[in-house]
Amino acid sequence: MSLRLYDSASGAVRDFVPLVEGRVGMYVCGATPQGSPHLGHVRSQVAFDVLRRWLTVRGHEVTSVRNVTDIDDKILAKAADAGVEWWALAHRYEREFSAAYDALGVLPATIEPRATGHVPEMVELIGRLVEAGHAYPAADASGDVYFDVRSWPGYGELTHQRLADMEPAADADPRGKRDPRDFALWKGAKPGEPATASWSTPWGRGRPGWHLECSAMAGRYLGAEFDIHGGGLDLRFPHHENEQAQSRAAGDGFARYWMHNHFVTMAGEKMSKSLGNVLGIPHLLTQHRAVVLRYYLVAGHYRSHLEFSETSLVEAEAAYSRLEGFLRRAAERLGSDVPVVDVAPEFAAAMDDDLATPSALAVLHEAARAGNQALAASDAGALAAAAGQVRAGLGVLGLDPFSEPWASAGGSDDARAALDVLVRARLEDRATARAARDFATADAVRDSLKDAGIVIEDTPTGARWSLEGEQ
RNA sequence: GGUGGAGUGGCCGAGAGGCGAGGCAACGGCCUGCAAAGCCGUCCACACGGGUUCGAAUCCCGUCUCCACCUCCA
Repeated sequence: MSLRLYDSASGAVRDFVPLVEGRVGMYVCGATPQGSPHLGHVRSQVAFDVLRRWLTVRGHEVTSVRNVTDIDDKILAKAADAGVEWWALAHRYEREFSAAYDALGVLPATIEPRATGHVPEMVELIGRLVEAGHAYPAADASGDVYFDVRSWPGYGELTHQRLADMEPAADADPRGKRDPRDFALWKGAKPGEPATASWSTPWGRGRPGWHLECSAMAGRYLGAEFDIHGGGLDLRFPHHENEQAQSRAAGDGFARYWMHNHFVTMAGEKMSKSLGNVLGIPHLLTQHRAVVLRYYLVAGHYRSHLEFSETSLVEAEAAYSRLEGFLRRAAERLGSDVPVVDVAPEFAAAMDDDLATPSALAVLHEAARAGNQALAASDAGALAAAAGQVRAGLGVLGLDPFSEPWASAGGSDDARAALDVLVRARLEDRATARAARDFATADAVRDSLKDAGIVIEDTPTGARWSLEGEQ
């Protein structure tokens, strides 16, 4: 079976066939750094990170691009309100986004281009559009350059809308537009705006419109046509529709598959700044392990909305700990690293089916059960096989406890080794007490370790310890 | 108004006329000095109302609810 992906443009699951055999170019919309990242932002990146890992396992060489839209109206407005430079504000939040992605184990993209660094590419693209008759400078000398939606018959294709049915924007500023639905490719500099926020172009000084940077940067790094374009569901219109329109009108093939992740919801509603129901990543990380947060995000299908609740996170903790605990016990019993093997066929089938991560996780839990039975039966061969499969599967999902960034999550190796010496001394005291059937003393040792956040389990081969919050 | 999507047991989630999908959680049992971990078992759901059928979560008719987008949005 080969990989099948749901393509939002066609509204169907399609066999995935890359443009060039063995290579995949994917572009995922990243942040507009005008505020702190929340769980929804991270969900999107985690979803496409899983796709990228799976494509890689499937033998594709993936070039991934994630943009940073480091200039836009909101950044300018917020910076002005805060009395700081817009570029300082954008960079501050860009770093917060990067930190959040890193924390959740999202692999760095091949390149993370910034809009402000690609003005020449944008100017070139606008030039092509103007020349082709699909863009025009505003009639009112504002310096804006608009995309002429009526000149492009494919406008609306991505979201299956007819131009005539689109609601004209209530706040659209029709000044120099031929049609209120025309969108700005370029925004002329306005009096009062910082000089650093404009660039010189054949149409006057100004700054990028919102959609242009993605087309320009995708073209630069992935070529005129590329395989996958991803992003949040809310970006389909207008952002992605406009990206596609401007690129195709300029003669580029652009994205061949469009993928959109659904939202994290709270009380049924999308998490968003304007609703004020956001869960910031820094805050969440003070309450939960990052790997558990990632497990929670991956446990739901990327095209379903995920209803957030504390209970769900507690359950995610339990579910992940079960897999993690199995792997740690397996590694201890095997006395070596858990071998990395190929993922199970059932796991692969689930992933191939439009990234059915819930089914894939079910396969891993079943393998863990078989592995636990092997552990009890001291069947090293079966144990190694099961553990290897679980580890491989978790790796695809970015949840392998033995791989970065999770491998070192329990502290440095040196600190751990030191702690191990101390805990083992206590465990020997406990073993002595238990041998003498002095359970009061034995339990006191266990309780005191528990108070320190160290959990004791007795096994046939002696007691083992772990830090609370990991198995 | 337009476009798209969804409603399955506490949660996630398959299935698209007929063998009680599966996973997690929860609960019970076993194991344990007691725990923990683990294993075993239990938990007969498909938004609602009609209809078709020997048989409907699945087909037909009707209804309801929810969500997203329609130029701020992951």
